[in-house]
Amino acid sequence: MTRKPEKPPRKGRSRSPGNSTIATGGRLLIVVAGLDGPATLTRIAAESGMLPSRAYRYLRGLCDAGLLAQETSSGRYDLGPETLNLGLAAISRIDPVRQALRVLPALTEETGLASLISVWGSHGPTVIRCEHANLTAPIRIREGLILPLLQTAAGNLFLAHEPEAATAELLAREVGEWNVVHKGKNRMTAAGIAQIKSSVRKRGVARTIGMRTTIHANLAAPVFGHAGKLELVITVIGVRGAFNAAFNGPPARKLAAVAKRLSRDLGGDAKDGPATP
Amino acid sequence: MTRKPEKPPRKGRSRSPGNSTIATGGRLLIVVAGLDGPATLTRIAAESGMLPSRAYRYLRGLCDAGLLAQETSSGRYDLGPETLNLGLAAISRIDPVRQALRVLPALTEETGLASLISVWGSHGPTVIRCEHANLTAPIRIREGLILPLLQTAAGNLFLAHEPEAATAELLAREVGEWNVVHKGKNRMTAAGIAQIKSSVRKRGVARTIGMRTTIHANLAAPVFGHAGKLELVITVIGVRGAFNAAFNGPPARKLAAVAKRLSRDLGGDAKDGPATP
DNA sequence: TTTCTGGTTTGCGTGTCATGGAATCCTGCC
DNA sequence: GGCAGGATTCCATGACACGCAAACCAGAAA
Repeated sequence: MTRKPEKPPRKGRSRSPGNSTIATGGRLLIVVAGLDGPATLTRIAAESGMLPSRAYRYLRGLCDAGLLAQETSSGRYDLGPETLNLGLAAISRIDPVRQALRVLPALTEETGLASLISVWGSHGPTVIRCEHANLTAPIRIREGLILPLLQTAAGNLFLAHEPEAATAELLAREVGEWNVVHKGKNRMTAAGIAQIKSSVRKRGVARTIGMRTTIHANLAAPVFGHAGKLELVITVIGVRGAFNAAFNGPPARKLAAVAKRLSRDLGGDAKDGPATP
Repeated sequence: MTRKPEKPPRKGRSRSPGNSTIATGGRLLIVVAGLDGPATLTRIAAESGMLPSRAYRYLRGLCDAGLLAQETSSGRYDLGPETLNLGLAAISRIDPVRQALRVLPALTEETGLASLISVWGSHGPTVIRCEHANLTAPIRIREGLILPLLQTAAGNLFLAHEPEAATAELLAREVGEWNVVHKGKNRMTAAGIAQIKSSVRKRGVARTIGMRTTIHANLAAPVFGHAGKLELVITVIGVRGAFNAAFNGPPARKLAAVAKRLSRDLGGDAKDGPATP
C-alpha cells in the first residue's frame, strides 16, 4: 500500500469526510506555527509524524500558497506573509477586539499614556495593538510581543482569569527565572502567586510598577465576554512618577471605565471589583 | 478529463511542484479570510472560481483541521480557532529589525553602496545597523548615530510619517540651526517642510544629495508595519556622481523593492507611492 | 398543504496525483 | 578527500480528488 489512511474507515460519524489532503496539510501548518521559529524539513516531519518526502511536498505546496516561506540561505521553513494576513483577519473578526481597537486611540489621547491591547495566545498574553504616546522614556513594545505573567499588569490579569491549565507551563518557567534572580524572602512562592491572583480579582484592575522595565508603571483592566470569559486586556503604560498610578487616580478610573463599558457591550457581567469606589 | 490542472505544464520553473492540493486549499483559505465575514459555500466557490462540490470538500477538510469553522445553524463558513492561533504565532514572530538585518548585506552587495537601517528612537532617527561598502569616500556613520530630519533621506521619511507631535521638538531645533546657516531665500519655512513631506509621501522614496556630507547622496525607503505605522527606514548611501541616484535608477528600484517586500512580510499594505513610475 | 427555488450535500466512475521507499544531490565538517 | 546529515528528486502504484449529476433540504411563494 502506498497511501496510509489518516483515519481508518471514518467510523461512527456518518458525515462524509472532506478533502483529507487539505486536513493533513492544515495540521502541518499548525505544527509549524507551534514551533518557536524557522524549522528544518526533518524537524517538521518528525514533529508531525510524517516521512520527510511527504512533508516536503506539503511544505512546498504551502510555500506556493504563501502560507509558509522558505529562508533562501538555510532552506528552513517559517510562517509566510499570507499566514500573517490570515491571522490579522481572524483577530479583527473577534468582536471584542474590534470594539477595543476603536477606543484605544482615545484612551491614549485622554490619559497621555501609551496603551495596548493583549489577548491570550498560544504562547501567552500577546500584544495585538499598541498606541505609543509621547512618553519621556519610550517603551519598547510592539505588536506580537509576549507579555510575562508575573512582571506585567496585563499578565497578572491573565494569570488570575485564565484557567490554570492554560497558564501553568508559562508560569512555571517564569517562576523559575524569577527565583534565579530573586533570592531569600523575595522568592516567588505558591502563596505569592495566590496573593497576586486574589488581589487582582478583588480590585478588578492590576498594576505593576517598575518590573519589566524599571522606569515604567503599568495599569491594566480586563474585558470580559458574554460567558464571563476574559477576552482581552487593556493596559496603559507611563513613566513612574510622571503620572498618577494610584488605583483610584484619573488614569486608572478612565481605564476601568473603558474596560467596564466594553465588557457590558459584549454581554460580560462586568464582575470586576470596585475600581471607582 | 476529470481534473483540471491549475497550472498547465509548470512552464519555465524546473523546480518540481509541491503538493498542489494543499496549494489550492491554501488559496481557498485566503479567499475566506479576505471576505468580510462568514460566507456561504456558493459564495466562496464563486469567489475562488471552483465548482461548489470541489470547494465543499476543501471546506470540510479545513474544518477538520480547525482552520475554518461552520456555523451550526446557517451552515456558513468562517475562520476557525486554529487560524487565530496561527495568526498570533505569526504576529509574535514579526520582528521588523531582525528581518531587515537579514536583507541588508544583500542590498549592499547588489548595489555596491553602503546601506543602513534606522528606527525612530527617543532622540530621533537612530541608526541601528550599518553595512559599509567599498566607497571611494567612506561614510562616517556608526550604530547609535542620530540622523537629522532635514538633512538625510531617512530623516525626511520619519518627518513625513511619524506623528507631528513626535517630530516637533527635534524639527524646531534643526530648523533653528538651518536658518543660522542659510539666509535669504534658502531659509527653511513651514512651507518648505510641508513640501518635503508631501513629496516624500508621494514618491514613497526619499533622496538627499550632498546635505549632511557634501560628497554623498542618500536614497531611503520606508518599511511599514501592519497598522500602517512606519517601523524602520532603509537607506543606501553612495558617492555623488559615482552611482545612479535617480528615483528610477537601479539602486532606487532595488531599494524600493526590498522595502516593499519587507512591508508585505510585516503585514503592511505596501501602500507606498510609485517608486518606479 | 404543495410547489418552487436556491442552496448544500453526496454517489459514482475516472484517471490524476500524492505516496513510500530508495536513489541522488548537496553542504558543512572532520 | 571522505563522511555524515539532511534536502530533494525519481518512480511505480493505487488511493483519492475530480466533475457531473442526482438527491436532499431549507424557506418562500402559491
